[in-house]
Amino acid sequence: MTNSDLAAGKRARLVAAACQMVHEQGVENTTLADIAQAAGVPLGNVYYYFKTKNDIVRAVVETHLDEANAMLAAIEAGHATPGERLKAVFAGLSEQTELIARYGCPTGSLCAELDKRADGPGITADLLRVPVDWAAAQFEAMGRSDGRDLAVELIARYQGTALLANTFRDPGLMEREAARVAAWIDSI
Amino acid sequence: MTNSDLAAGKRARLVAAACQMVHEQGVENTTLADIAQAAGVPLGNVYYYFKTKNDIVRAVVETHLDEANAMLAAIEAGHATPGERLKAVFAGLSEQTELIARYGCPTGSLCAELDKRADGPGITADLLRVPVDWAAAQFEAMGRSDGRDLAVELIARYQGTALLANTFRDPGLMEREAARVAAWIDSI
DNA sequence: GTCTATAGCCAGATAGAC
DNA sequence: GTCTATCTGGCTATAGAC
Repeated sequence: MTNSDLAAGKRARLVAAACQMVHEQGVENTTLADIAQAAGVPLGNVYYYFKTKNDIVRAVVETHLDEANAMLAAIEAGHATPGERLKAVFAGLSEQTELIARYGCPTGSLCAELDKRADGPGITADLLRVPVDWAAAQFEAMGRSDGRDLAVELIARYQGTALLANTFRDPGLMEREAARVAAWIDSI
Repeated sequence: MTNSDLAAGKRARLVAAACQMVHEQGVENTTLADIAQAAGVPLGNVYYYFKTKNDIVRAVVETHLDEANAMLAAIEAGHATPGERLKAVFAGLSEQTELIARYGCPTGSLCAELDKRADGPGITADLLRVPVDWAAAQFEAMGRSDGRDLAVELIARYQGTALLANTFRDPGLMEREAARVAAWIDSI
């Protein structure tokens, strides 16, 4: 293992810790000391890997983006029909109901927080554009000319349900909505 | 005008300023100095009306709650059938599309931010429970035994669409979804 | 009740030894 | 590349004159 491997490992640990802390506490309430401690890295060393706190936040956003793309690719590989794929994506997003009920959707709550800032859209828009575009393509493959509207409806329904489940601290709400969405997709 | 009237006026100005600043910047990024300046009140004087910043946040939440109740009461008075009322509530919530596209739904983004904190649910749950309960009652009045599920779907759809419209900075997205929801309600 | 000045704290960022 | 010590600024909250 080379030095750059070690460096990459530390950087990766910092980003992973940042993802978790930001999900649990939000961007503003998460300090660099929090992230450094969670990653087992001394505070001062953080600045060797990231110039500013904002750089870490950008890395978190990009990590979520990569994970979203990976998840959609895996679903596309594992399911043959567009309907199965759409049900799989909602089920996959809704998977960790306890975590969503406690801290909200990781990407949704991140978008909500960063959207207050002037540079929000440039950073976060892709986080929601990627699943919406993907779902639109699936609906269109089912022969629907209003695929984009249906995609917006699907993702909005997931994000809204995650907010309700989080605010009510009710994981069952997310589960029930996942079942109802599956029935809706089957009816299309 | 008595002294307590003046005091109430000042307090009301502070709360109104806090509502706006919190909507635009979020809770964490809004300082007491921001609120005081927007209300035209010296910083030190804020503490005569509110012991802590958290007390102001609580006042903001209660203001939103009062406004939600007032809005629902007005809709109930102005529309005869449950279907008309449900369409009116979604239309009312979606009204200021430009503001939503820039800063998100005032109550939704507030819930998302406060939900990260341990005391979140106790404070914000009513903000979403009130419209959900109200919508459930309307759907049940239409003879639907699954009124609660439909109410969750309706509010989730609004909140999720607001998040998408905000992230994409696209007011038109909110407008289009309002029309689609109206059609959906008509079909029930 | 009102307002100025400031205390106290904490977070982001940096300097510089190793 | 790593880490300790520290600087700097801004924010909540308070003290105390008026």
